[in-house]
Amino acid sequence: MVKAPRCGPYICGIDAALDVVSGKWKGLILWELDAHRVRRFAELRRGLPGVSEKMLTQHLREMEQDGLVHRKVYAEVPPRVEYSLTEHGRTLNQALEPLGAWGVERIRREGSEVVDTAKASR
Amino acid sequence: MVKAPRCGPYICGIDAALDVVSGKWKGLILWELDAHRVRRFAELRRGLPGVSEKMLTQHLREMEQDGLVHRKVYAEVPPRVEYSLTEHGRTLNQALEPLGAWGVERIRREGSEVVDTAKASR
DNA sequence: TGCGGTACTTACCTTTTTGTAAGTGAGGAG
DNA sequence: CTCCTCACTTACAAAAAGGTAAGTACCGCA
Repeated sequence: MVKAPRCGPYICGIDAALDVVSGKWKGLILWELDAHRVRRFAELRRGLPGVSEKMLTQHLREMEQDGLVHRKVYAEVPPRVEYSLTEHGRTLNQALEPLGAWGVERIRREGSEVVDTAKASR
Repeated sequence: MVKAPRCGPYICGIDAALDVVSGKWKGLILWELDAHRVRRFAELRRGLPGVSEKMLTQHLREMEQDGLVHRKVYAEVPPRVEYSLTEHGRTLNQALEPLGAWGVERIRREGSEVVDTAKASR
């Protein structure tokens, strides 16, 4: 049975937005693609500490379905696939900025552990 | 074994923020409390279509631990408990506003189903 | 010949999250 | 006397999400 794309029904906008970002690595994928504009599969993999290949493909496929990510395949050997953000992906990222700032504040408040300090500033 | 509170380690701010909002009803609870300032348990229950008592208590307890929600118990019979947002809860809500707006746009774009039109405008 | 890199897919298992249904104990309405 | 309300708690079941390990097919390097 094919997994239905994230399509509600929703109770409010937050609902609809959280539906596309919830997923262990989606926020990070969004961010990596925003920072580098274009990334290959293996580059993303190296950029997300601890992600498995399965989850990365799964998330990328869902984000593609949701119109956040663009996937370009080059007919080469060895294979080459480039991922980048679509316009919707970029605006989502902008909408996430205040939330990210709130999260940074929360980390500071709670003294939570952080994996990668370079990234935690956002 | 006691469930650890949401405390990372986090990779970035988005991570830390999503950690406290992810949960099927948390966004809605935040919103209900923001709109009404103070709500009793049964009022929240009626405000969230389809929530079970168990999930509502669970989410409220977690949000209390996370410092988003304040819980005031009156020593009366029948029991009376009032929930309201803390300062952190209010700032989180503000940080979620752009995301909500993005979600509303997405709903419009996709023509997704909506449960309650009065709420979907936010 | 054997290994590493490319970008996946598949099967299987574990963990986490959510749902269902029932029980609690006192008070008030009919 | 029975049912409803309040604000929960508990046990159990189902569903969803995530993790592990292996396989694919072809290339280049040594």
